[in-house]
Amino acid sequence: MQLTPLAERFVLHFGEMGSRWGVNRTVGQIYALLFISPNPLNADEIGETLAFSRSNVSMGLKELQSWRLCKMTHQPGDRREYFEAPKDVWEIFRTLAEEKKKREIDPTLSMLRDAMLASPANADDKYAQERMQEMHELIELATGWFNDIHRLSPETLENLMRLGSKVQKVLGFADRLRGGDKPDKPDAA
Amino acid sequence: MQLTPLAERFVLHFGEMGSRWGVNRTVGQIYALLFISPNPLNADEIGETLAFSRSNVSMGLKELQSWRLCKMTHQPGDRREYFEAPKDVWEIFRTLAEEKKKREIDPTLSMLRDAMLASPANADDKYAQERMQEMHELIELATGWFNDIHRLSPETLENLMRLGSKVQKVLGFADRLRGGDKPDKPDAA
DNA sequence: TACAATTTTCAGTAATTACTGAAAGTTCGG
DNA sequence: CCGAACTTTCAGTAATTACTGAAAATTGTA
Repeated sequence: MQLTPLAERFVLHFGEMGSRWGVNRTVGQIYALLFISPNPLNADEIGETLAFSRSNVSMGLKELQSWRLCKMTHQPGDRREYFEAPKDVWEIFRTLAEEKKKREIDPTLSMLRDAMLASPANADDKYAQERMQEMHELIELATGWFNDIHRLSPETLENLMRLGSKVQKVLGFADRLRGGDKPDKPDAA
Repeated sequence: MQLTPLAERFVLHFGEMGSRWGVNRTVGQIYALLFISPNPLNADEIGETLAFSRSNVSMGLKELQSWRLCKMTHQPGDRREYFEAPKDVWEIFRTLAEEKKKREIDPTLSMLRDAMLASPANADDKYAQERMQEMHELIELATGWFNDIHRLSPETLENLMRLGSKVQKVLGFADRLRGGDKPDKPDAA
């Protein structure tokens, strides 16, 4: 299977960006190919199209599956495994966020929790623990929030996003509804 | 400068996570050290503490500065450059998001814009372009939104985050406030 | 301006990560 | 349950990335 110039451009870009995104070239290119492919592809087709060895394709597909970025299917009367990328971009977005969090944030949260419990050896350790707590609180807040909103329907999420910074007004309003304690000053540049 | 076990744990963790975060071990460790350091450090202190060569420290600091994750200062009567990490975790959060976007998303946005303008060679290209457009729209929406809200004050942002999924209710309410007309007029930006 | 202190660059090397081909493992139709 | 079709594993190698030490460049000061 020969790529058109357009498809090739897309695929090569994903290959190059892969390393910045935390996957290798193979994984990036395979994902790109699956993303724009109208139908599922088997490993041989992928390998032939991208000029990768069969084993490399196998490993790449495994990694994509571990990211939940591709799923295996079967074609009637064909023993080979076929692969396709999820179609819904909102779903992809959520998956990516979840998997990134799992790999890039959760281990740190866990380390921070441990470290904050340790007894400080001196004043610098005390200070370090304060800093860690700040970091921990922010991450908890941000990821907890994400966890909340990523469960919202794509439509609700889209509305929220389209609202943009106007959310501030709505927020002040919500605040008043909650019993009108702090009037949540609308500041910021 | 000898690290306490607590500090060492923190520093080593950042070194290991570094590669997942897109920086090398040196950069991860230097940042961790600066983050928990009560005062600015010079390059020699950093190199001695972490057992890195002077040149490695120099390169690491340059990279951290390019991420805006550390800034240079001077001590009165000392020619050497001192470095410290920004203290405000909300500011760090925003910086990180901006810099990640610049490196990991913007190039793809640009590629997508180009590719969508190209004339499709066949039906598969047409399909590919549709998929690219979906991807492009989602990224634009998500990053545009981020761009909006990251300008909100930390307090407002914190309120939004604490609101969590309850935002849905507020959102429905906002919708009614706007007069119940079609919800998709560009309120943002 | 000259010089000592400091930082940066860079070529060489070490360490890590990516990729391949061959062999082993698995699966399913006959 | 045999054997062909297919997939995975893995040891070896290639490619990339990280790190070092020496030399060059820069900077502040006497």
